[in-house]
Amino acid sequence: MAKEITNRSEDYSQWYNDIVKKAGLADHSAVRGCMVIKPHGFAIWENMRDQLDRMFKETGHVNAYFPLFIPKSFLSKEAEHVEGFAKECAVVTHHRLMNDPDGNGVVVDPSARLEEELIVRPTSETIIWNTYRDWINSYRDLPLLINQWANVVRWEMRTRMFLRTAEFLWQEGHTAHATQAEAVEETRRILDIYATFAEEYMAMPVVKGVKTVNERFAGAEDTYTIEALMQDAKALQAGTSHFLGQNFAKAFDVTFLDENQKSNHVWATSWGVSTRLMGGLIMTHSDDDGLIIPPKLAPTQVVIVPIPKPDAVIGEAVEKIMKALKAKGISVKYDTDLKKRPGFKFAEYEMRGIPVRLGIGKRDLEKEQVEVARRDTKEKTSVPVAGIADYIEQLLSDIQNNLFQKAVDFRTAHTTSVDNFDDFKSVVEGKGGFVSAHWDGTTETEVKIKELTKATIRCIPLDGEQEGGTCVLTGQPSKQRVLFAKAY
RNA sequence: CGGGGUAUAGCGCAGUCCGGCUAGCGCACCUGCUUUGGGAGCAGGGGGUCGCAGGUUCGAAUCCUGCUACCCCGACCA
Repeated sequence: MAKEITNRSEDYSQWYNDIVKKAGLADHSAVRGCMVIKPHGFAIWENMRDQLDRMFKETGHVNAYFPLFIPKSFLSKEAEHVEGFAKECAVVTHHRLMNDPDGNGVVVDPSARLEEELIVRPTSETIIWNTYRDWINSYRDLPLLINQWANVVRWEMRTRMFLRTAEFLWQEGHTAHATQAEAVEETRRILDIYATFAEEYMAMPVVKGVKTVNERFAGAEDTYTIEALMQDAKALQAGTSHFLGQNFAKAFDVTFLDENQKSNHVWATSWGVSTRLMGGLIMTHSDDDGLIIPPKLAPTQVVIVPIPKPDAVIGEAVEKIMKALKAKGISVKYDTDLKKRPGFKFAEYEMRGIPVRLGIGKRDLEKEQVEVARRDTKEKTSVPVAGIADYIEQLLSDIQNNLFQKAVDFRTAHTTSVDNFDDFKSVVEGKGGFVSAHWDGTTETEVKIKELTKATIRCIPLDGEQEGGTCVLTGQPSKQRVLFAKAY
């Protein structure tokens, strides 16, 4: 964890941006609110993507791809949906440029105006459901379990690298089911996949829960979420899975004939996680020396640095070690760059978050050892070359577990139960984190609390105890505590 | 959309208040030598329409006017 995380968000923003830059993950781009994801950052994202993709496929989902552009008329077919996204849409109005008559570069050709404007997708429900109408006729066509990996654009007023960019990469799953029960089950299945992925791969503990009406996805009947806690004690909505009921089926007239030859609207879900997860990864595990990548997601798990520089003897020893590591499926890189000195490489790989570094020089070879440095604790030990692969395999697993445990401990230390509004306010404004409190279940109270404290209800935890109490603001009865926090 | 800030070499900055030598520094880059177990040292070298457009002036990075872009804070949101 970073040495000095303060509650002042501008300090933390600065710290966060430095990490993103130092670790070589991304840069601000020439386009407002957009970013360039650099090779190292993208390699981590690819690992996340591949793992999620595997998990989707294991549960029967397949990938497809739908257009980037959505006819304006599609977006307005589901009333709540359009209301939720209208304010942040990029709109294509023309299809041609021309030379500026005044000779100053190019201008939009006014004669090339589109008859119907196209919206750059902020999410693909509409165009997908417009397509599903043709794909679904019979109960035999169901369930339809489709995912797409895509980019989407939401013209946010304020952006932050990875956490909220105007354009971002994500996966969006869109499924159709014959019954409500099946759709709800699917929504929960995906939520479980997200939670498993976050905890087991990203080493980022999450709380599974349901969103309040107020925080629900535009057009959904229920929104499930995984909520994580960052090192500045703010919450991050890391993934959502929506039960859409029959809203989109009705809006796009998607029906099927059931076994009894009765026509029904299908039941829908949609769910997504985005490059925002990268932000979560960074804010969960980085320290002042840069990023720490959980081993299961590291593009390179082990880097070998020859000291002071590569030579035949070191090369021979390294080759054996690499062979042994690769045999165990551990990704390893031997850095033979002559232009950089060992100290430079050490610093560089630390910033980039490579979990394990091996140093090999004459001193080590004489004792048939290598120097093993782990990124998470910065510990260095000398380990015999014999059996090194087993040692590293265990070490990677230890690092993965240690990162998760540290994050769990942090979250535990920053989750506070409160029973009155004075305590509520002082926790939210002081140490921050999750605040577990009773709430009377009304939107009015939720909004009022947000106005008073900037804390929002992150979710109603799924595994929350059924425990009676009274609302922290109004004193009205409540059946269960909910989680409040300031959020990204 | 409101508040604050920034714009000078690839990156990070100084210089601007109070106009004046050839626009400077660190990192990076190029050449050479020496180095190499935690971001090497020395010597030499290359690289700039000072965000854009006007204006004031003998003279503008510096003063004035307008514009643009980006960053941070808020509101909005994954």
